[in-house]
Amino acid sequence: MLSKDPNYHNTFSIDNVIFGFDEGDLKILLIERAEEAFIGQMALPGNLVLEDEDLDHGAARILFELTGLQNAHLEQLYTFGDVNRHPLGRVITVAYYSLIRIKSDDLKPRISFAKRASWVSVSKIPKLAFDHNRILEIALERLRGQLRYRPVGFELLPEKFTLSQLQGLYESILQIAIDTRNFRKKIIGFDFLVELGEKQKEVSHRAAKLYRFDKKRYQSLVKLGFNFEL
Amino acid sequence: MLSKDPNYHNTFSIDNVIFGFDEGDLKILLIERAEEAFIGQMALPGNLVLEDEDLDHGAARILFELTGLQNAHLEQLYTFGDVNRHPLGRVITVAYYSLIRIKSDDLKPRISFAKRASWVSVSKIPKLAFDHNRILEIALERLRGQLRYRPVGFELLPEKFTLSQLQGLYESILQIAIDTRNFRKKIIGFDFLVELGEKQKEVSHRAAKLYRFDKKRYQSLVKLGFNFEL
DNA sequence: AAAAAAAATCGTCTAAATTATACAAACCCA
DNA sequence: TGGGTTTGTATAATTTAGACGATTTTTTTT
Repeated sequence: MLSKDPNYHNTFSIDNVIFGFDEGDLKILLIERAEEAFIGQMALPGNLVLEDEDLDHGAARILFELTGLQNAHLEQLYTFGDVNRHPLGRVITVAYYSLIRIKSDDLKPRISFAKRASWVSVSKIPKLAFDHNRILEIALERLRGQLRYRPVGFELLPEKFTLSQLQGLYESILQIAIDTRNFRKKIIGFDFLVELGEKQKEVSHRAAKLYRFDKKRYQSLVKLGFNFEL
Repeated sequence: MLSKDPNYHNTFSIDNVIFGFDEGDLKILLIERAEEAFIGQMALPGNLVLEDEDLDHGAARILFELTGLQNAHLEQLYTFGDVNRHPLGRVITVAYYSLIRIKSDDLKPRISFAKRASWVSVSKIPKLAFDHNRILEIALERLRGQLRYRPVGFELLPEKFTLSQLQGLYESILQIAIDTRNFRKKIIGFDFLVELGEKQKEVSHRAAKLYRFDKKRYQSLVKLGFNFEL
């Protein structure tokens, strides 16, 4: 075995782009920075990677420490390494992203480190620290791409949802109009939604049926050659 | 302005996955390592990133230094940062990938650093240094994905090509069989290929028409809402 | 020189997917 | 009770994608 070379240091960070969907509107999770640089400014929840942790692990740890969120399915997005992106030195950051269900009872995520974490509508993002606006842009592109070709929308909705809610999510995120009848025909035709036999309550119009996404069913369809699209 | 913090070091590397297509066969560019670790073993052309260069720039520089290749369109692929991926320390590597035209007259790329660079068929890849086999796997996935949804195949073919060559490329890389008549109908229907009025020469059967890919035409079609697929 | 072989090329037919039309059912509210 | 809104079903018209038949051009074989 070779001996370690002391010149091999590391200064990598991870920044998480966490998407949620609430009130018909796409949101991301931001914190207020409590340390230099960009102190007091809004930023993606991120921090340095520890020397003895893998990147995926670091992403989960950092997200938990800064927001209290656990069990998010984090996926690597892109790595940003421009020389001057960090005012304190050369820091390469690996961006991760995730889609989560905003539950009404924890709409305000738990906080730590005296930083506040909050959901901000993507249409109202302020100027962020570092190159975080650009990171968010790339994440949005990725989300829109995935939405068309993979059933990721369900990760943003509650377990039980109506077809209208699903359609609204697509229309809102992709900024398009979709024909309701054809949308429902297509989605139901995919045959991976389970009708729950329940209906909405407390809505001021005809109550819609509730469905849930059957992930196992979807995966077995994929094995048979099924290809999700829009 | 904030002063630099001396604790912010960096040890990042870049590894390039360079695809070429020749003799009906997908190939990648490998070097033989002349330094520790994994000395003498085959590896992707990669090296450490300099402190004062951006990642994209580093990818181009490293590729040039190790293989003599210039002007390749390099795109970021994925970042690999497992704690033990490098035996000399914690080194995070950002993988880039590129598709290039193998020209018959420089089939053997120029070399430097006493390392040999050579094209290796992806079906005959040996055990590589570090986690480079895994990096190649991810790159192959990406290439196959792109091939279906973007006109990237043309970057691997000569400027002038026949429809059969194009079809052969798809069949070889995606490992599928395609109906010739439907394939040519579809591709020609896209309306971004230019018939050159020339024909193949020195082939032992009916000579096929030569085409070239009209990139500008393609881009203007995209602006009009066109969506390439297979 | 004719026959066979290998590609290249053109065209048709059908099934599936998309888009558009019509209307009925459920529920709220005034 | 009746108008308004949204959910939901059925089906017709149109476009598109895929399966398949047949012909032309050129080289190789006999």
